Amino acid sequence: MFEPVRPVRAYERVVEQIESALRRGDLRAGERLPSERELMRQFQVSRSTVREALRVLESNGLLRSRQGDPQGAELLPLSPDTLRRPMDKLARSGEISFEDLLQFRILLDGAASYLAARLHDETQIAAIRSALERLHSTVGAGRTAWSEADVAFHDAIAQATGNPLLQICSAVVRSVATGMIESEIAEAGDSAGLMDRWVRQHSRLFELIDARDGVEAAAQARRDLLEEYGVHLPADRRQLLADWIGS
Amino acid sequence: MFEPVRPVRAYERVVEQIESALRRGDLRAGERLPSERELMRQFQVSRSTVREALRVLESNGLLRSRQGDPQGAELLPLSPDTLRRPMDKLARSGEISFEDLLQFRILLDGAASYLAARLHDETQIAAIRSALERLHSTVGAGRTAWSEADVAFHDAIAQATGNPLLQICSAVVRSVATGMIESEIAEAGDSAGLMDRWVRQHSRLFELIDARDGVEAAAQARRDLLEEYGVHLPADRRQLLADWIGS
DNA sequence: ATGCATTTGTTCGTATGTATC
DNA sequence: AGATACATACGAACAAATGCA
Repeated sequence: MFEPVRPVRAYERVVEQIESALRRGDLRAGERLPSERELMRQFQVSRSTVREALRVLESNGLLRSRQGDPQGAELLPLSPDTLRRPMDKLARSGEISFEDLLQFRILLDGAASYLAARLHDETQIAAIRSALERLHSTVGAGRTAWSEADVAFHDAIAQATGNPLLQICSAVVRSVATGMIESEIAEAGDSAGLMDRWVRQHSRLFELIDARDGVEAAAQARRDLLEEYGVHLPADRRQLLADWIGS
Repeated sequence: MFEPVRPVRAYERVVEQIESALRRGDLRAGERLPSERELMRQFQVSRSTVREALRVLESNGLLRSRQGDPQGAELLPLSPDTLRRPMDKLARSGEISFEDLLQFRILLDGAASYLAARLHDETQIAAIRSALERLHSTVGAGRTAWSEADVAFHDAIAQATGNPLLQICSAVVRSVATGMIESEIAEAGDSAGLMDRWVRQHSRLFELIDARDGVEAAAQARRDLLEEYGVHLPADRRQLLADWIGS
């Protein structure tokens, strides 16, 4: 009959009011918040309380404040990118193994390839194509440049699905997974051969997406991932994933 | 050659240190942080700075602090809530559509059903079975009880995949998606018939998982989701998802 | 049940570095 | 270059809550 009550702290009410003003549209992205001193007058709280509220809002990606800025804190657009940080923390939390990540990535990239093949429009396929060409041109141009181009290629595919959730999760899982094996890769001597194989596989994937063959695109993406990263797994776990994607 | 620098605020460095101690395992869930005064001694910063750091960590779900608690702030286990809160906000603001969520959920639950079918052990299949039985018994026992039993059923399946990332993402997406249509469902009159159909579908899914038929289990899970929730989508979007899972 | 020491919640005043005009 | 308003950070103080003797 009665609800449990939780002590509500002053800074929380400040956060609430600003958040709801943002939701209602009273405040919009790009606009500026009043200065901290003005906020303490309006909310009738101390400076510290205002600052705690601003810190929380800032860490949640809703605004950005700079020292000395006479215009006050800037309200940021609410974007799916706010999911990136918590997702990243989750994936790096240590309870997630490399196998978990690889499994999840195979799942996501397979689906992304399918959806991209089925749904892409001219702009999106052009973006994928140009990312692929950049990937081509960076073979042998150093690890970081090549790695960036690879990220851009997969991002372009994820973009073409039109699903922001898929896009974010895919990007996070990819970055965490590659980060986990980065050290090994750096030591792998014959990186030119590796890159060459990667580019061939990606070209094939692009053709399938371009041809709108979703089923084959998904299969190709999954096979490539397992082939490239499966070597980091024990044999039995690799076999399990192979069975999975073969079905 | 040089990297751009960003002013790093004192509280951020405090947050970083506590977060990394948590990642490394130097601090674990359930343990207590030193008091604020002790923290200001260790970090050599003022109390305000310590407090801003604690507020940020608290809003990210990593700890909880109560006024007057002599034991200090309590470190919390990482929970799906850290993802659910921001995703919930995005869904409510319209940045993520219901279709995005449904698509993602079909993706996750399909894969979870496949993996659960292939990988489950005795304990896990028993957990799924008992969750199903509880679901049976709660038909007509009120919405909240039934809803909880449904969550438990899907969680048990996700658990059986052995992939914590899949488990958490699945739980989050499920919770946000059902939250979005909760209001509509509450108004749907004939809930007994709905529940009955749900239970039949879930029973079939359980049988397929129990029989280790991963391919059919995945197909069943996807079909059921689309059938139940597809009504909330426009016809053309529903057709797209139908094509997808039919492939 | 009462009081006490400790801790967090909140406020205020001050000094300092910074951005903008 | 100087003035102004701003955010950053510190430290002291008081109120309220907690746990324990």
